[in-house]
This record gives sequence, C-alpha cells and structure tokens, in this order.
Amino acid sequence: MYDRIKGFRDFYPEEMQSRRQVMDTVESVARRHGFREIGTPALESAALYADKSGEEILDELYSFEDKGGRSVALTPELTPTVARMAVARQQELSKPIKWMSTRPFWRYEQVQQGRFREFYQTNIDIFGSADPTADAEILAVAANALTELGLSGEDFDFRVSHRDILGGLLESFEGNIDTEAAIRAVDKRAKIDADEYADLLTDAGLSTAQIDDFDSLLDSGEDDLDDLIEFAGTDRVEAAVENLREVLAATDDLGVREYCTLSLTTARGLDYYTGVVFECFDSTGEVSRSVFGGGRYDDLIEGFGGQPTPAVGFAPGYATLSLLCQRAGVWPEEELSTDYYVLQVGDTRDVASRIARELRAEGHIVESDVAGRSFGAQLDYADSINAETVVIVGEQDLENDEVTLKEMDSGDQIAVPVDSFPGEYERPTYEDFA
RNA sequence: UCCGGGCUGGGGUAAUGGUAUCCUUUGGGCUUGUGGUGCCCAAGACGCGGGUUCGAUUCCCGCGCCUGGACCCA
Repeated sequence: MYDRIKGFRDFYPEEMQSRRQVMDTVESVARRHGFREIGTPALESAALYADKSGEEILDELYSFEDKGGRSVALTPELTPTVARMAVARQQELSKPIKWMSTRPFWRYEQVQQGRFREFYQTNIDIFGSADPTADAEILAVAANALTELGLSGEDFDFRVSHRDILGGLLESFEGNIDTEAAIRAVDKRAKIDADEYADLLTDAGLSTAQIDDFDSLLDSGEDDLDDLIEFAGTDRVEAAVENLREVLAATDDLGVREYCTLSLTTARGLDYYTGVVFECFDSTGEVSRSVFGGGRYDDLIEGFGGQPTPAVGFAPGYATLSLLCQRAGVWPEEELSTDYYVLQVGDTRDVASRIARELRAEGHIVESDVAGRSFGAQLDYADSINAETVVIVGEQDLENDEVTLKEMDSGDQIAVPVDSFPGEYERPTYEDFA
C-alpha cells in the first residue's frame, strides 16, 4: 500500500460525479457569456513567479530544477500564465479577451479545511476593457454561476470594494504612511481584535486620531460615499467612488445587484488589485473563510512585459465552493446513476449487445455483464449502480421472442417483443408498455 | 513554522499488558431466472520506529499521517 501525498486528494466516482456537475455548471455559465476555454501548462519557469514576488515565493511552490537544468515550478495560480499568453499575442488578439480555464494548481502550504496542496479553480478573466461594464460582467458571471448551482441571495454575499478608495483615503492623511501595510491590516480587521488592528495601523504610520477617522470611514454604507469624497478631497477617491458606482449600476442592469454589498473593509490580500475588488462569503457565516474572490488588476499585464492592458477577473476554487454548496444543501447527490442494465441469462450476448448498443446510441448510460455472473449477482450489481431499468435478456424470454423490462424502483416487470426493442423508443421504460 | 484533537479490517466500532468484538463492506454460494429482507463460506485491522516488559494494539518517547486552527494566501 502506498500512501497518498499529503494535501492531494483522490476523487472516487460518486464524489467526482458531483464535482463534475458543479464545474460544468460554472463553466457553462461562463461559456454562455462568451468566455472561451484555454489550455495551459502545469509547469512554468520559476522566474515567472520569482521575478514578481521575490525568490522567497519559491518556498511556497513546488519548484525544482528539471533535467535540462531549468528552474521550474508547478503553477500556483493562473494569472501569470494568462498574462504571459496575452502578452505573447497582444497584437493579434481582438479585445476584449475573455478567457476561462478549469484546472488544478499547486502550492506547498499547510493543509486545512477548504485548503489543499492541489486545488481546482475556474479562472474567468477579461483583458482589454477598463469599462465598468467589464467589472460588472465578472460579478454577473460569478453570481449567475452560484444561482445556477441552486444558491440564492440568502446563501451568499459579494462584498464589493475599491482599492483606490482605501488607498486614496490613506494617501490623503498627513504623514508617511505605508499604504500596502495599512490595506493588509484592513483585510484582517474582522479576524483580529481591536488592539492588534490598531497596532498594525500604527506600524503602517497612522496616528491615533487618524486611525479613528479611518475606522469610521470604513463603516460607510452605500449612501455615505459622498462623505468619503469630501473627507479625502482628492481626485483619486472621487474617481474611485464614481467607478464603484458605475460598476454597481451596471450590475443592476445585469440583474445581479442584489448579491453585492458595499464593504470597504474587503481588501483582498493580493497586492496586485487596482480597482474594484470583491469576495464571496457565506451569508450564514458557517463557512468562515472567503469562498473566492476577484477584482480588477490593471497593472499586471504591463508588469509582465506587455502593453498596458486593463484586466478584471475572478477564480472560484472548488474546495471552498463545495463547502458553501454543502452548507446550503445544494451539493449534487453523490450517488451513481445508470439508465439501463442489460441482464444476460445463458448465451444471449448477441441480442443483449445489440440492445445495449441501440440504447447507448440514444445517449443513455447502459451497462451489461462483463464478469460472467449469475442472474442474482447481476441483479444485485444493477441495484448497486442504481440502474433505473433492467432489460432481462434470457434464453426463456428469447424463446418467446421477448425480453423482460424491469423497473427497479417498483420491481414491476413486463415482457416486450424483442424485435421492436428499443425500436422507435428513445427512452423505453416499464410505463411505456404497461 | 507554531498550537490543539486523533490514528484498531475498505467504512464504523468493542475490549485488552498474553494477536482482537460486533455492524457494515467486498467476493462466492444457497438448482446460471429476480436485487434493495435471510442463511452459509471466504477475504480483510491494531500507522511506523524505538524504549520499558518474559510478553506491547494497550504504558513511555520520537516520527508519520489525518483533522481543526494560527501564520500565509504572491
């Protein structure tokens, strides 16, 4: 027996069927919004990550030297790869670029609930549009995907904020302030106690009075946005507030405004966000961590050597998304389903195979005996795979030019002519002949 | 990297300083013709290493793994 590698998971058919259904739902919503699927490598040059974030980042990655002496890493996220791809063809790609991709990523970090070393995400991004409609479309795809999964506004909440509001407010304070440190402090505000929070802001360069001002501003609701402009008195904050309003107005037109709540304390840990940011939370709070997040990152493509290209996107991870779905009771049944089991008794493989083939041609899931088992054992097996209908092809039946249709739920069964089965029926059941 | 809880067949459990209970599961059978009720047979476990001991699954230590959290989340 070999052990599974820590932080990696196996998915057996029952669970995989549910995961597949959830992933297909998310992808299908994105596809209907015109996002095109891309395929990307599992391995990238380590420099793709180290150049932006420093060599230390490699400690958190699966990084190694390949046999050609290249320093490489298993991709921990898609954004640098997508940026690389966009930069490589920035001239020929028509804008906006709308791409999506579902695949695993790897990070060498501590495993805990909803966090593994191998995790699956669907990345959904728009490049080449700075228009608020693009931000809103991202929010709409996210909301539509969740509602299509069966979740409602009672289940989840998008906490929406804008990086330039926080940044702009901090900028308007007197003194030498470390904006990024202050934003990181804000991001943690809900998780730490007031003293720790104040200490972090003090470290970032704010005075006690400024902390109080800042804190009260953070509690601003949607009606108080003008107060923020007034307080800061800068073009940056005014522009940010205006942009945020436009985005929210656009989500209204897209029918997803109800899922968005203004929350200035939502900052996201990632430093590369530049505009609207949002995080999806479980409304009941039972899933304590953020389910997923996204936002605008206008400087990143340029940072990877491309022309300045605005970008906005989000990336739901399936570990946390499944926690939310399970909490809300909309996680698909983890039970196999089978449309038909074609049971053979005696030497009837020719007829059984023909019937199975014709049912499969209609797109059904059909199983038949591949183990030479007895009648009882086959029925037992059909039950274990939740076969809806069993087609009994037995020597006795064939003597009468018949097969027997058995509805497993009720146990009812009926003889039908073998020559016309399945015949013209697309999905023949016991009911059709009873 | 740190802190807490936990490791007995595939899953769930019982007891125990002298190799292990029960349920479930899996495979086969109970006239190769009726599953989701029964019966029979079979398979299958003390995470690893060290220590104490005549003897350790049991007590002690270390490690590993699982699980929850902290840090982190580029």
